[in-house]
Amino acid sequence: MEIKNQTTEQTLLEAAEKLFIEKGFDGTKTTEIARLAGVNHALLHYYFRTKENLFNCVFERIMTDVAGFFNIAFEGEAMFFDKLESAIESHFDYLVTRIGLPVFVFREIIQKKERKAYFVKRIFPIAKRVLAKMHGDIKREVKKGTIRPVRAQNLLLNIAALNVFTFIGAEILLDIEDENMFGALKSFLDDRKQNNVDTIINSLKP
Amino acid sequence: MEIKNQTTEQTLLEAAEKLFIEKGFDGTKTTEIARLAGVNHALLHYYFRTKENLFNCVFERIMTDVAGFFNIAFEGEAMFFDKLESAIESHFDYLVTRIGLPVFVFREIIQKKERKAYFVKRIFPIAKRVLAKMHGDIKREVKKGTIRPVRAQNLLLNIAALNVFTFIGAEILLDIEDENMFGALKSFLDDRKQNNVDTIINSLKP
DNA sequence: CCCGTTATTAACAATTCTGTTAAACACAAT
DNA sequence: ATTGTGTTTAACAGAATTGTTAATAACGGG
Repeated sequence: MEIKNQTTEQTLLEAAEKLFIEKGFDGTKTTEIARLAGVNHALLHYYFRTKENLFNCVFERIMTDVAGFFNIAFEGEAMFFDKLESAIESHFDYLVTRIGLPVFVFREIIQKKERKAYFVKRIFPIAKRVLAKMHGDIKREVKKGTIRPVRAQNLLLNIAALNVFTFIGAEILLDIEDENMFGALKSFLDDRKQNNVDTIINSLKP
Repeated sequence: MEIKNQTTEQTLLEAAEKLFIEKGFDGTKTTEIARLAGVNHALLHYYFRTKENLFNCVFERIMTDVAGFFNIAFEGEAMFFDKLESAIESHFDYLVTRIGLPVFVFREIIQKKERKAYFVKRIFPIAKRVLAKMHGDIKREVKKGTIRPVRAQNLLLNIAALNVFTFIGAEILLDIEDENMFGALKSFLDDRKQNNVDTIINSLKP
C-alpha cells in the first residue's frame, strides 16, 4: 500500500530537488516539477499540499546531508596536518558531487529569515563541535611551534571559502564553451584542490 | 524636458537594483518595483518595455561598477607585498558597501546562459590583464626568493574566495539576532579583513 | 467478489503577474 | 490659445501559476 506512494512521492522529491537547486524557489514552477517527474501536477499538491511545503522537504533533505557530512569530515585522530589535508580534500570531494549546492543554499537562506534560522539551527551546533575540537588541535600545535596562532573559526572559514568558491568558479566555467569543457573543468578542479590544501597548510606556517 | 524623465527612470532603476539584488530576478515583481519607486507600474514598461530589459539595465550598471573597481584595485607600483595587501583590503572594502552583490551575481549568471556570457565578456578581459601583471610580479618575487611559486590565477581566486566568502558569512550573521548585531558584525568583518590579508601573505611564504 | 482506502486524473477557480492601450496631463515653442 | 511632444494614469487583457475538487481507477483486506 505504501509502494506506489513511495515512488511517486520520491520521484517528485527528486525532480523538485533538481529544479530547486538549479533555478531556486521562485524560478521553479510546480507544473515544471510535475512534468519532470512525469506525473500529473495535482499529485504534487496531493502529496505535499503546497510548493512551500515541498521546498521545505527538499531543504530538510539537503540540510541532513550537509550535517551528516560535517559530522564525519572532521573526525579521526591522525596527525594535525594529515587530518587537515584529508578534511579539506573530503570537503572538496563532497562538493564535486554537489556543484550547485553552495549557491542554492546562499540564495535561499539569505532572503527568507525562517530558512536562515533553520539553517543556523541545523548547522551551527555541529560547527561549534568541530570548532572546539579544532581549537584544541591548534593550541597543541602552536605550543609545539609547528604552526602560527590562528583562530579555529578563521581556519574553518578559510577552508570553506577556498573550496566553495572553487565550485562557484566551476559553475561559471561550465558551458562557456561546450567543447572539451569536461577536460578543462577536470583540470581546473584538480589544480584547485591541490592549491586549496597547499594554501591552507602554507598559511599556517609559523 | 529630460529632467522629469531622468528622475522617474532613475528612481525605477534604483528601486529595481535594490529588489533584484535582494530577491533575484524571479523573486522580484514589476509591480513591487514600481511601488517601491512610488510610480505607476505602467511607467516601468513605458521606460523599460520589459522586466527582462530593466533587469539588463541594472545588471549592466553593476557590471560596469565591478569592472571599474577591478581596473583600479590592482594598479600601483608599490612593493609586491604592500600592493597585495592594499589590493586585498580595497577589494574587501569594496564588498563592505555591496554586501548582497556576490550572491546576486552568482544567482543570476549561473542559471541564465546569456547572462553568464555577458559577465564573462565584461570581466574576463580585465581579469586577464590583472593576471598578466600579477604573473610578472610573482615571477620576480620567486626569483628573489621572497615567495614560493604560485600561479597568478590561483592567487587571485584565493583572494576573491576569502573576501567574498566573508560577506556571504556576514549575510548569514545579519538578522540572526537583531540585538547588538551591528557590533558583532563589525568585529566579525574587522577580524576577517585582517585574517584574509594574513592568510594570503603567509600562504606565499617560501 | 465487494468495500474502503489510497492514488490519479481532468477540469476548473482564483489570483497574480506582465504587458498594452487609450485617454488625460504638463508644458514648451510657436 | 494651439499644437506637439513627452509623461502619467487607470483600466484592461492575456497568460501563467498555485491550489482545489469531484469523479475515476487501482488495489488490498475481509
